[in-house]
Amino acid sequence: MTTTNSLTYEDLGSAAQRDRRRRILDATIALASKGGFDAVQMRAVAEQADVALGTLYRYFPSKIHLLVSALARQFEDTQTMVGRKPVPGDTPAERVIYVLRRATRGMQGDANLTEALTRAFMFADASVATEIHVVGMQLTTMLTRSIKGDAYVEGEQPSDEDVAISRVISDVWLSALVTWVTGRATAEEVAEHIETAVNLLLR
Amino acid sequence: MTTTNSLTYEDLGSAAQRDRRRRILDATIALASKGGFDAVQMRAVAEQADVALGTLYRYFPSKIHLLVSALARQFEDTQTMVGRKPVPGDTPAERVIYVLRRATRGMQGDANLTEALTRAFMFADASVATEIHVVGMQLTTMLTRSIKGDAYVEGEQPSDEDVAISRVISDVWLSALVTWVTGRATAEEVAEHIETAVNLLLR
DNA sequence: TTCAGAACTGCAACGTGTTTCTATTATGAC
DNA sequence: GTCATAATAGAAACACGTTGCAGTTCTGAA
Repeated sequence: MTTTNSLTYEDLGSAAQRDRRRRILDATIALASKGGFDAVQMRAVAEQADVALGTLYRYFPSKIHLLVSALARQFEDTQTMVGRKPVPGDTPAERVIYVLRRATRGMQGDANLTEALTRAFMFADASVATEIHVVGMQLTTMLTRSIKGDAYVEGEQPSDEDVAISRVISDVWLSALVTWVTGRATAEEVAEHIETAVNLLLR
Repeated sequence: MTTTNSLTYEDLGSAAQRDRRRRILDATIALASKGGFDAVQMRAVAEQADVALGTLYRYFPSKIHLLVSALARQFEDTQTMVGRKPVPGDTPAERVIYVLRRATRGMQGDANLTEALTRAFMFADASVATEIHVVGMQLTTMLTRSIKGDAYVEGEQPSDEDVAISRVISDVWLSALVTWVTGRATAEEVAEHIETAVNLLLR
């Protein structure tokens, strides 16, 4: 492992290090939440996390790595919070729409944070592939789980078609988020567009 | 109109100004084609276009505006080149796949340029809404035209469903482009994913 | 307990997008 | 042709992501 990835929770040996990592991500989220992408300035993150700038760069090799890692942690948190309950809804489409609606509402509740995380995700290049992949898997899992509903079994591989559909839905969701974040669509338009897409795909 | 938009061709009165604008966009494309997003440096563009840096910023208020405007011009050019011929294919899905395959291949033929334009498009914020909207319309027109095939009539409004489907396909195409541009998927994977999505949507 | 190596701090410096400012040149009304 | 105004050139300066480095502190093996 010599590529320049972000240091994950598991990479870190000591409690002090894990705490540093947590403080850095906390500061990142806080700054993003207050002022969006532009407000997440590396010097500011370092200061707020009580860490030297060089250390920040040792943990996260770029601003984009930092923000995508923050996104992954956010996802993880919400997953573990609601991951146990079965998804309500009688059809795959209903369940997927339910889940996306909830997720979208959550993100729209903090526009600045969403703007920061979304733009970082879309701007990420190949060097962030590892971190991106984590988020992609989280999304796919969330969606295939919703599609299957009660039939979902922990650990079982979803079908190719379900994965394909999930990826298309992810694409639509991300694009919708981007258009919302950039002020080119309202929250209602986003919700409507997503529902339309889901209904086209799951029929 | 006091918001800070890029100056469009129509905005410019004198031939000298239109020529400056053309030179700027030419330089942008040339630099992007040679070295991608990072190589499009504002000083370099100004120098290559034989224009002062301040003038460049008067025409395009940011690097993102500049690149998205370049994208719009590229689109326009290809549209006018192939816009007359009817799209081959017997079904909507076949026609859409044909068009996207051609477009994708075209973009993959100049990976650096595509990287520059795509990343600018995805990174654009609200201030670029006008320029983005132009590109979005171009895409929608291209796709609804393909869906309708021979039944397409110049000037006639496409149906709501066709527009909705086109937007979903646009989303998928853009996401696919992003994953390719950022080195997270190969050209074949992109082509496959797009075809899957189109076949799911147009059936 | 000691000590080598890793991790961290603090700070300076560089590159590039962006802003600002003054001097110069082009344009259009009269 | 003259003049007011806008547009442009040229260059300096600022902002922030990123890098590099000297000195200090922490950590874990012996």
